[in-house]
Amino acid sequence: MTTKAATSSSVRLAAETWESLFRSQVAVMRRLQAGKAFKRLPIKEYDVLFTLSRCPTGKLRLNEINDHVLLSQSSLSRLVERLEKRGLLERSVAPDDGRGILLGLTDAGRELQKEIGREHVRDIAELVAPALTAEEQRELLRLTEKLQAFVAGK
Amino acid sequence: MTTKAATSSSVRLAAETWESLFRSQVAVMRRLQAGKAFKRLPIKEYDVLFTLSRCPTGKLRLNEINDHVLLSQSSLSRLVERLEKRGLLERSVAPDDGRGILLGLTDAGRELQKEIGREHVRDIAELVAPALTAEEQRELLRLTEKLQAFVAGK
DNA sequence: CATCGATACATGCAAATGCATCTATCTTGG
DNA sequence: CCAAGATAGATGCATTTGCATGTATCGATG
Repeated sequence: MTTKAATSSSVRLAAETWESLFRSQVAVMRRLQAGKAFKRLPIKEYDVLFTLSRCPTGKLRLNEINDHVLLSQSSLSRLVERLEKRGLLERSVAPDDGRGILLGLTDAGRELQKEIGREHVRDIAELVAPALTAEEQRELLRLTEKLQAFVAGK
Repeated sequence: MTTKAATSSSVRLAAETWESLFRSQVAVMRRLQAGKAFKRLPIKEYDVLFTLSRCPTGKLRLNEINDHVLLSQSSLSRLVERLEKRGLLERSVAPDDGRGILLGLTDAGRELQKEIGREHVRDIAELVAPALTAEEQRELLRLTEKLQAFVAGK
């Protein structure tokens, strides 16, 4: 049996861990989004282009992308609308599901993602690499992946 | 001297680490902000009350709070305005700096923070505690604190 | 295969956000 | 002590966001 005291301390530990994870994300994100590259395209919109660029098939459903970003379904719908208007991606109806929308980068979208991405990655490296040893980064990577995997499968 | 290959791999590691940290934060935050408690008060507004509740003096400057949240100065200014209108906090002029605004919780604000906080902490524990061992949580806590400390002092 | 609930995405509308700018106060150099 | 630049926070305004809801398609059930 778990004692009350042990439960309380495990709750506290979880809360402190999350708090620290969250604040570190805020601190890093604050710096990153101030990057010069994001004057060309807001970081949230960049993130959608990035997600598409990482996808092997090059196409993703709207709802798949929605799982990766912190936006409501309707906000993402309009964000994508803006990207399409700028000619950075194209919509098409999903072949196997008439309700679904497939998104794919245009050449211009792929190009812009790469340009911003290069600078963005440099900024990330400047913030993260000197803060933690390679070993620590690998451990942080492992732990956050494990956390994410658990939360996703719930 | 650092070789090109070593530099490239360290850059990649930093980028992957950040990406994973960020996505795990998105996944957890998505669940947390869906919590029933945040129908009473949006999570960003709760966060300001929480930050004030943790402060030993009970009072914080607007710009101090701004460092902890991912909001522009003007957005925070108006968020605080909403909280004041709801009677959850009070503004006062900073005694040592006529430009500064000191924020402090009202009794109602303290009470609401505690009520939401209790539920919020439970939700956090349900997501984080089963995902990682206590040892892993302590390590994640340590690493994110270290990252945050480095980024803050830059 | 007709119906009914569920799912995917779009849209009207009110609220929140950020940028640029404004005012007031502080700080510094002469 | 004064002027000039810096800093804290407020505000006008255009953009973005989310909630509620709408439309279309899908899937299961009788």
